[in-house]
Amino acid sequence: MSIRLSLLAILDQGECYGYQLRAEFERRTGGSWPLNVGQVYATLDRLERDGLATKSAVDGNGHVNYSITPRGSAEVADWLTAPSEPGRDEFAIKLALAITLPGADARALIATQRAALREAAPVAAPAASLEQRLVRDARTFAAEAQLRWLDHCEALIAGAEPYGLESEAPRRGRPVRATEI
Amino acid sequence: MSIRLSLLAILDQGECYGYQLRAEFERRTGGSWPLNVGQVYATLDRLERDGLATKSAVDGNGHVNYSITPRGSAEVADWLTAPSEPGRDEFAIKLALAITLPGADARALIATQRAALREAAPVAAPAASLEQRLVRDARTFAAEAQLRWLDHCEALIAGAEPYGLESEAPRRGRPVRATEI
DNA sequence: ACAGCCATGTAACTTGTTACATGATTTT
DNA sequence: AAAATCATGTAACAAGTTACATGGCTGT
Repeated sequence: MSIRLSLLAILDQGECYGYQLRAEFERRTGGSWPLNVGQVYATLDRLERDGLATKSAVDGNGHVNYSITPRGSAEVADWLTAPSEPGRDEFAIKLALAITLPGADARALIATQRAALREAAPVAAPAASLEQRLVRDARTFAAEAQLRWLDHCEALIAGAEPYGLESEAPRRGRPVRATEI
Repeated sequence: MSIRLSLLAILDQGECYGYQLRAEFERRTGGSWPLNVGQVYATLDRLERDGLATKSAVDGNGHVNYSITPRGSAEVADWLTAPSEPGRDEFAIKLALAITLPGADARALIATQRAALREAAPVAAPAASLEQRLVRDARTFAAEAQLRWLDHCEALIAGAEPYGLESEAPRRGRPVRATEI
């Protein structure tokens, strides 16, 4: 749902050919989210089919350039205006499923994930542009949040924190311990 | 990439039929990540084709039950062991693209997204199980992180913070302002 | 000459989404 | 009796991945 509109948004800033579109996208996002070239051409086909872009010309270098249409610009404006839903956190699902699996060790999962996050953390390469900085920092903020959440999970699983929320009815008896789940 | 293995992980805890698999998945994840029934059946077909699950029996109620195979269990174990990559943050991409779009107002985008996050925040429903609590808290932590990142973006765009990292070469002249980008 | 990148695709496949068809059972 | 839910699917499509074919141009 988003590559289509991402590419269209780039087209909104001027005509492009396929290879250039991909380069532009990767430059702006700083290379996180690598884009397959083949998919760029497939997406351009669909954009043209749907009347959001047109094959404008083959320029002097033989490049097949695409331009955005007014309808395309409108779609981009809509997309930008609408808020974005949070993505699905695969690790959270994984942990939720692992907790009830007899063979799986939730604490080991947490430790592995924490190690992976710590290793990926030091993105030393300087950002060349404000866009790249924003995208990179988004990853950093998200990674830090997941690290905090991992701590939180460990505490919950170990029973160090009470299980329920304050808004919930108080639980009777001992707090739930991981080994009982 | 994960529905297949999520369902397989549930099968690893006992045989299930399609509808039940979906209910189980949604119960554990607390309903965030709604799952289409049709896809469950499509996934079961593929799991059987790939030798990771087998149509074990049609029980007394006429339900078509599936069981996991040893190879299926091994796949689940592998999946759980491997760390999970962070997902792509659509809003970050959107903002990065909007910054250079003449028609788009980055500050307005940020404001809209912040409002959407604040509105979605108070998930008052009590979690029925530890799994549900973990998944829900993951969303909460991620949302809080995005809110902090939004503040950070506003500051960066307004030029209130210096643009470069400390590790980068110092920039000459005035800090970059949003209107110049 | 040869290696490597630029550039445009095609093909095969997997995954995910939406919508619909069909019939049984349960609830109101 | 009607409506809702349970249950098993099918169809069509969008989106993502990998691999390959082809040709031009560039640098060594």
